[in-house]
Amino acid sequence: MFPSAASPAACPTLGTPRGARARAAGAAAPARPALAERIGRSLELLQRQVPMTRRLLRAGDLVYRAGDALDCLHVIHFGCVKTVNMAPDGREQVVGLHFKGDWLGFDGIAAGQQGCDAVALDLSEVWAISYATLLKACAGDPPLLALVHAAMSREISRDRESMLSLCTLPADARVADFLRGWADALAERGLRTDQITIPMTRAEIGNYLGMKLETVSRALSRLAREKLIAFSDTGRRDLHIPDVGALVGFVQRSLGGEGATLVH
Amino acid sequence: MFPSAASPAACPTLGTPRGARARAAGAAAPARPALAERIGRSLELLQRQVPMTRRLLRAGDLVYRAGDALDCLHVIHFGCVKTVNMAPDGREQVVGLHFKGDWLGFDGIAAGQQGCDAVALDLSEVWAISYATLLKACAGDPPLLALVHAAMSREISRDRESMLSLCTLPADARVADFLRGWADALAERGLRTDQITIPMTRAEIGNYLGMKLETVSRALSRLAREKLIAFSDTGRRDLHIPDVGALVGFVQRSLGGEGATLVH
DNA sequence: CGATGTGTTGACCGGGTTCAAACAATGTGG
DNA sequence: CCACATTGTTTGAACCCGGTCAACACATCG
Repeated sequence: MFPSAASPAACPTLGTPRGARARAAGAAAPARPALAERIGRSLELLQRQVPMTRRLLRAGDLVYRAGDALDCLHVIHFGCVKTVNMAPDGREQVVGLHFKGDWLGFDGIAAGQQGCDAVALDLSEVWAISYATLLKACAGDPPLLALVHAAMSREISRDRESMLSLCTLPADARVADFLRGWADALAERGLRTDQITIPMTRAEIGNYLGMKLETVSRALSRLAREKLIAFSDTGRRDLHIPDVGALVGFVQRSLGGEGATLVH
Repeated sequence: MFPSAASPAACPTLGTPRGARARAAGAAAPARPALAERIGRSLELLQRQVPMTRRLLRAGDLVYRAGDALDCLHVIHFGCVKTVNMAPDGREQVVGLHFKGDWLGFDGIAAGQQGCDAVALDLSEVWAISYATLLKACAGDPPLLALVHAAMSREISRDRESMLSLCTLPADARVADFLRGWADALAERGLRTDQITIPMTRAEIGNYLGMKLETVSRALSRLAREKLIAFSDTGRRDLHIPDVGALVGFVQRSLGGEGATLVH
């Protein structure tokens, strides 16, 4: 159950690398070699330019905890990590899902301490990078700095996509959009999107999407009934997505023709 | 109606600088001179180190449009700007509110083009800063780089606070939390928080908070009925907030004692 | 085996949306 | 100046989506 010999950047359980099989799977989303290469090259550049320590984590392990001093940023080499924000009164909110090539800890830079818990959802490897060292390395290395800024920028963009989905989509469509987003994340990384595993409970998904676990369950059942997804016989967390594009169509349809425009 | 002679960093209509009057206003939130100074000093540093062009905007003016090439980042010198995200299908979502000292455009760095529309909500001045020039300036100036990173980091933190509020609070509490957030933003900038003006329609507020304009209106009416806010006689957008802390209490109370914890 | 954690489904209820009406604020042109 | 249109706000009444509560199925694990 270790990454060991196989293709070092492929997550063992989240997905398998695209290959002949993926191409045979009919309507699977097209591969995005450009993006996948970007992530791979970024990781290589990073590995060459800045010292780091690798950490292997199993599902449930903490990468860091909110309040920890921000000595290090982390980059995911493979696997899947959630970030959980907490209010002083105890409310918890899954605010982000992060995959290979994503950075963790940007939100803590300003305060000098981590703003969220980061928890591995699956067997994952992260690279811990001293922030101070990273800054020094960036000073004399514009491409490296650009890489870091691009990662922060994407983080902001993704958060805003989440807000858009949270505020404008009804529950079923939100779940469909969540699956589409997950599949897109895998596609960007060169993994197959027709057969995916969501290593989260219904409660976690619901928390992330702003709904209750029963609603998530019902939404998934409905999507399955409409043949947009199918449950694998191996477990309720393994999904078959025959056509990612159809999920987008479902979202559109559930908006009833009109995306509410703010300005006339 | 120009900023002209008066205290150059005070927004003419959003709020008035704290002074003897603010202190006399009973339970108004305590001033935060440290934070206010940080923002002021950041703007000074920026002004010294990098060239910029000033732009004065009136309510409704566009700072930039989604899709514009990302030549410049913008920093708000005074005023108030909203950022609006749009889905391909036409859904629009107000994803951020920005005040003096905040940056605009971070979300566009990765793609090389703006990801949102940015629209002034009130008379505002922004400084346009060439991103390429900024990067060069940062290379030899660690404090400047730290300043930029801190701004990006706070942006991410704020987005996550929004998600927390969107996902965990009922409508009334969300409106209360919105007002608290607005008052906090003013307090951080050394402005009075007992008398505030929200230069947005109910529809805009509702869009930002993920609810309908009628719900916003009802929530405000209820908050007024409970004496947590009072409408000024000058208009429905001018609010008197006798005690910002009471808004926090209202949020807590509306959670019914328990902030739903995800882990046992 | 029972115990525990997870997922599904049904019945009911309530908060928020929808639809509608009325009012307020502002501006426009005669 | 007033009649009128336009935009924004408030409030009511009915409806419905999603939450709540509950029962049950199905794993895994001691």
